[in-house]
Amino acid sequence: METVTRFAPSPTGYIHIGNVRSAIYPYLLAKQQNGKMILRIEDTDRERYVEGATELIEDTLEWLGLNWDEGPIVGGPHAPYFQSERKAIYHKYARKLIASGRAYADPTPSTQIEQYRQECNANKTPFLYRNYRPDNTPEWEPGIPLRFKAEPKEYQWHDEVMGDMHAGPEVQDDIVLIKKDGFPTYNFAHIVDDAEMGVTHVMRGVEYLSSTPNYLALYDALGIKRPKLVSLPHILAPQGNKKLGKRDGAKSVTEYRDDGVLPEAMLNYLACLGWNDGTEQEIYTKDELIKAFSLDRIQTSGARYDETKLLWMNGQWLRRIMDEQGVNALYERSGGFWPETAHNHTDEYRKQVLAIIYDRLKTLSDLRSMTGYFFADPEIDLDMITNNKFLKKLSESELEELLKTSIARLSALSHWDADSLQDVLNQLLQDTDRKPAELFSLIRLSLSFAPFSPALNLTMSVLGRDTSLARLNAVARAI
RNA sequence: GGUCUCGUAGUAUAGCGGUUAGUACAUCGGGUUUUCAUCCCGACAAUGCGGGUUCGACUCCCGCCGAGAUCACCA
Repeated sequence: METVTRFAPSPTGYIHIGNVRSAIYPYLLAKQQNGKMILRIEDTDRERYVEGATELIEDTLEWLGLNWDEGPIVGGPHAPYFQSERKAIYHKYARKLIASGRAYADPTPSTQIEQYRQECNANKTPFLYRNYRPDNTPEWEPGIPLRFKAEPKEYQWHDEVMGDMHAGPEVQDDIVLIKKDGFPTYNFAHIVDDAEMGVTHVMRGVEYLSSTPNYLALYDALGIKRPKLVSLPHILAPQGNKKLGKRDGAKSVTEYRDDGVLPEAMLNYLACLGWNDGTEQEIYTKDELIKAFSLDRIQTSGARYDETKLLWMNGQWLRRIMDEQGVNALYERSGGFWPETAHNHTDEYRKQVLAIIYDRLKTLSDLRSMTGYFFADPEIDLDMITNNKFLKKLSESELEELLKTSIARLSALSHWDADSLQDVLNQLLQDTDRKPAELFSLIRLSLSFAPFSPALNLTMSVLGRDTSLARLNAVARAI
């Protein structure tokens, strides 16, 4: 049987780090088994609906490369993929349950229900609505909620991650199937949809584990074969032991994109947070993940989100792309991340800058803060030179002389390329009898006035003869 | 409170009835002619507690403790 997985978010906002894994794992499993992943939008709660959230979700999945085989935009044989458009289907299933005596219309006012609930809380007993089941129930009609009629019993099932599970009758209840507004609850809608859409693996967060017996009861009452159940442990917030949510400042996935994180790194990090293949491999391409993925190696406990490791991994990916695909490939990714001043320069020049700076980047947005002096003359800040730990021992006249000697030598250079520049620098070191730390720091700072920069010969070769000499001269005059 | 789940270094994890308990991030130290970074080398650091079973337990069993989930006309 073909593997069919699904990602079924509610359009209530953006997808964040804490919940995107329930899209990643279904994708990996479906691709590995040549199956399909369905994207289904669970928009039955009209109060929490957020305009534009569906687009945000689609955008996020596309960026990560998690392409769905059926769903919004691409369509498919089980359309529509918005639950709000599938009311008739849920009602059809609801009538089946009414006909078999497993569902009843419940006219009890919500204030009354609330009172029952509070009684239970006061008595410290679990609230089970089936203990308050009304005696005479009316015909079901719009405006009256429809409830499942539980027939509590012992349930056993297997969870692909958590293992063999069991639950007693005490957790099964008369859950609401259809709300008074006519929309189904999640509890009912997802059962119907998964069955209609042929979903074979239901993957979702562990918070649904407790309600699984109710779902099992529903499958039985509807005569639906149980899909495989996969509970995904939570991703924990950096502080405390709570699952990572928007309240803990969980950033949206696309926010990382805008900060210059590569989708490869994001996918890699998230997939490996709470899952591993038993080897010591750390860096995985999407294809490698698809190949290596397995449900039974998903961790059973929650995993804490660690942004530092994500950024480390992003650095690894930045370098990997440069090493394997070359500067052009990385340059294509660097689109909106250059400083304003870079726009007056050619692609070719920016590529040269990228080629010597890339191994210093954690994210592409670091380009903004780290490359300014390649595109515009930096402001001369003599304090940076005189306070430098290697240069503060030298007097102003010594600094000036050292700089002038360097300028003279560099001016005489006929081929302004990295190798020749290195030769001149080495020669200069010998002739001036200065330590590398002194000579190089002076030139480096005079050219960049930046806290750090690439190797001196590379920086000068990219900057070019005219700019380099002009900057050195300007500093020599200023001292 | 009922029910369920989880518990290896700061973090993510490997492992297994017998290992010097492995790896990565982080941290600290060192190296690669300046800085920052990359890269390389090294250091620190863990089986929640208590009982069993066993020649031997991180591993199996029980209890405890700790943490989390759930008990909505939200998903």
